[in-house]
Amino acid sequence: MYEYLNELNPQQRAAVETLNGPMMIVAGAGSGKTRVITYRIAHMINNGIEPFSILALTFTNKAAAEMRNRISQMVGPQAKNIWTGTFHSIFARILRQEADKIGFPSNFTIYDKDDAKSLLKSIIKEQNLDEKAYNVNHVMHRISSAKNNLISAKEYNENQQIQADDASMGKGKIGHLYSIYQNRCERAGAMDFDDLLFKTNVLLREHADVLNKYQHKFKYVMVDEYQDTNFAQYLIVKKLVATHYNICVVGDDAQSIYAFRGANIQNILNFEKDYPELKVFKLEENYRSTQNIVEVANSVISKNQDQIKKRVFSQKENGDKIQVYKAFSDNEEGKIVAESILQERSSKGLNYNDFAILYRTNSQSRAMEEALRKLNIPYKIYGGLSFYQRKEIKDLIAYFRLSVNHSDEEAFKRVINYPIRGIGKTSMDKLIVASGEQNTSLWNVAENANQLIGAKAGNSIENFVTMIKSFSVLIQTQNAFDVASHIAKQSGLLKDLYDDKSIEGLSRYENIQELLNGIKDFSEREDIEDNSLAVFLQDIALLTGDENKDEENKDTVSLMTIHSAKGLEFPHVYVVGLEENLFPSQMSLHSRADLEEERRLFYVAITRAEKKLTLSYAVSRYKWGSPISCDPSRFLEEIDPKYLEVNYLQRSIRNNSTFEDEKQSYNKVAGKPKSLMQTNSLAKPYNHVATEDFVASDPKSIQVGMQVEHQKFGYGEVLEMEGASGDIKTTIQFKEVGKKQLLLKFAKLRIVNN
DNA sequence: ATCATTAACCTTTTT
DNA sequence: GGTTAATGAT
Repeated sequence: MYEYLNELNPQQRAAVETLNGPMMIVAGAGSGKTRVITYRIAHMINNGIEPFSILALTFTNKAAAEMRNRISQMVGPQAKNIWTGTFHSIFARILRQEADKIGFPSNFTIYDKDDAKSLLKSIIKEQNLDEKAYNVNHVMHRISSAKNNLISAKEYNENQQIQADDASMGKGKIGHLYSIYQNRCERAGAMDFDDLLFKTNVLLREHADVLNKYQHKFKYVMVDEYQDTNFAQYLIVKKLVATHYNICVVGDDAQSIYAFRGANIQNILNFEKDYPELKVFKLEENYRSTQNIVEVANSVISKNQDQIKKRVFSQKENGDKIQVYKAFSDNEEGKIVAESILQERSSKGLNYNDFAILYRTNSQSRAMEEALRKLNIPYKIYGGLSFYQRKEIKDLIAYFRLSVNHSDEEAFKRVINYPIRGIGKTSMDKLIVASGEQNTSLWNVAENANQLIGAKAGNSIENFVTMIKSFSVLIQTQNAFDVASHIAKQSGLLKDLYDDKSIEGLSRYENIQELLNGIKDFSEREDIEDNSLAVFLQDIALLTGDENKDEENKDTVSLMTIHSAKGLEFPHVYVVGLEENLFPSQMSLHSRADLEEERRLFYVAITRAEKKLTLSYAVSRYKWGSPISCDPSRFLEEIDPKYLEVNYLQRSIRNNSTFEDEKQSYNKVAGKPKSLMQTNSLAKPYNHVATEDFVASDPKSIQVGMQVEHQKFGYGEVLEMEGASGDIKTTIQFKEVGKKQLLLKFAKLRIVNN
C-alpha cells in the first residue's frame, strides 16, 4: 500500500500527505503539479475520506476530466463520486438544485458569450443609444467585471465612484443597461457565465441553510490554478471552507494569465492573510524542460515585480540553445517554421505530435496553416471556434433550448424565422415592444400574437408556438436522441440544409448529423439516470472546446494560443509572432500590471517546451488585410543573449550583405533588437533609400495634402484619395519619380512631419 | 419580407 | 482578411 508515495520527491510527498487544514501548493512550471493533486486525492480516499465529501475545482473541463481519469486509475470506480469540475459547471449544478431559492426555474438556460452579447446589443438598440459610444464589447466588459466583483446592478447604479467614472467617459447609461440586461435574463430564465458565480454567492449569502449544507457536504476542498480565480470565486471558496478549513489551493503566480477576465493575482499572493495557519509547499524542481529553457524562463519572469519568491530549477541536460528566427513576413515565418519542423522531424526521427506552434492571437494561425499545408504536414488547431459555436449547431440547439425553456429569448429570436416562415423584422419588432410593455417573455407575447399581428404572420407565429409546444411534450417522455432527430426534421432545419447543395451546405448537414450522433451516444449511456434532451443541454452548455476523443491520438502538429496551451507540454515548441504590439499585445502597453501579465504569458509559452524552444518574429505582417511593419518584441531583448542562437537564412534575393555582415550587425545590436529589422534589403530599382528606421504610418491617418515618404519612390504629396475605406486609391506627386497611383493599404507610406 | 450587394468593424487571450 | 450590420432592389 501507499507505494505511490515513493514516486514523489520530499516536497511533493509532504504536500500529498498533508490532508487537513489550510494549505497552499506553489507549483512552478513542470514541477509535477497534476501528479501531486491526483495523488493527494487518492491518498485522501485511501485514508478513508469519503469521495463525495471532496470538492476539486478546476478551470477547464479538460483538466477536470484528466484529474478524474487519473484518480480512477489509482483508486478505481469510487473516483466517480468525487465532485470534480470547473467552478462554472459545479455551481451550475448546485444552482439548478437550489434554483427556486433565488427565483429561477431549475431548467434555466445558460447564455453563452454570443447570447449575452446579442441580448446586450438589442438592449442598446432598443434604448436608442449610440452604438459607437456604447460599444457592446465595452459595456459587456464593464458588466462582467462588476459581476466578478459581486457588484449588483443596483449597487452599480448607486455607487457614486462608478457612476462618475462612466459619466466621465460619456457612458453614464451603462448602469441602466446593466439593470435592463439582468431583468431580461431573469425574464428569459437565463444566466450568463458570470451569473453562475454571482448567483452562487447570492445563494450562499442569503440562505444560511444552503451554505451550511454545502459546508458540511464538502469537507475537503481543493482548487487548481488558484492564481486565476476572481473575487466571486475567491469568496465562494472562502465561505464553503469556513467551518472545517480543509482548503488546499494549488497554483503558480508566475502563470496568472487571466486578469482580463477578472482573475486577481492578489488572491494567491495574499492567501496567507486569510489563513494564518497556512502551510505552504513549494514545488521548485522542473521535470519537464532542459536547463537552458528553465533558465530563460526564470530570467524572463524575474523582470516582474509581483511574484512569490521561488527558485525553479532543472537537473536535466543543458540542452539546445533557444533558436531565434527572423522572417520578412508572416507568411515567410510560417514557411520557416514548417520547414524547420520537417527537418527536425526527419533528422531526429520524431513524430509530428512532438511539435507545437504557439501564438498570441488566433488570427496568427492562418499563415501557419497555409505553410504547413504546402508541405503536407498534418496539423490540428485547438481552440478557435468549437463545434458548438457553428451556426447550424447553434440553430438546432436553439430549438432544443426553446423547447426546454420557452422563455429563452435568444433561442426564440434565433429560430422564430429560421427556416423562413414569413415572420420578418416588422412582426418581431412588434413582439419585442409588446414583451417590453408587459414585462414578459417573447414567448408569452407570441402565444397571443393574433391580437397583435396581421393574419399571415400571426398565423405563422401560432403554428410555430404549437410546434414548439409539441416538442416540449416529447421531451418529457422520450430520450434525447428520439426528440432531437424529431425536432431536426419537424422544424424544417434538416431539409433546409439538405437542400443546400454547396460544399458548405453539405458540411453543415454533416455537422448536424454529427451532433445527432453525439446525442445518440448520450441517450445510450447507462451511467446517466436521466437521458432526456434537457439533461443533454445542461451537459453541453459549459463545454467550450470540443473534447475530441478520437483525434487525440493522431500524429499531428498542434497549433494553439498560448492561453490554451497552459498545462500542456511538447518536446519541441515554436512561439511565433514575437513582435511589439502583438506580443506584448498593444492593449497591454499602458500599465505595468498588464505588461507583467503579458510577460507571464511569455513565461507560460517558454515553459511548455521540453527539449527545444524556437522563437520567431516577422518584420512585416498582414493586419486587417494590409501589411504593417513590426519591431521585434521587447521580450527577445530581455533574454540574456548567451542562451540564444540567432539563425540567418539563405535567401534567393539578397543584396551584397554577407552572413558575416549580418552576424556583426546582430552582435552590434544584440542588446537592442529593435534595429534588427531591415538589415536585409531587397534590390532597389529606384534611387531613394529609406532610412533604416522607416516605419509606415497607419494608412487610416493619411489625408489629402500630406507630405509622405515611400520606401522606393521617395518623398511626395498626396493629391487625391478615392474609393471605399480599406480600399482607398491615392494619387501622389513624387518629387523624384512623378505622379503615381497607389492602393493605400499596400503603399506603406510614412507621414513626414515638418 | 427577402435577397443581394455594400459598408463597417475587427483581433487579445476564455469559463 | 473575413464576418457581420446596413442599405437597396425585387
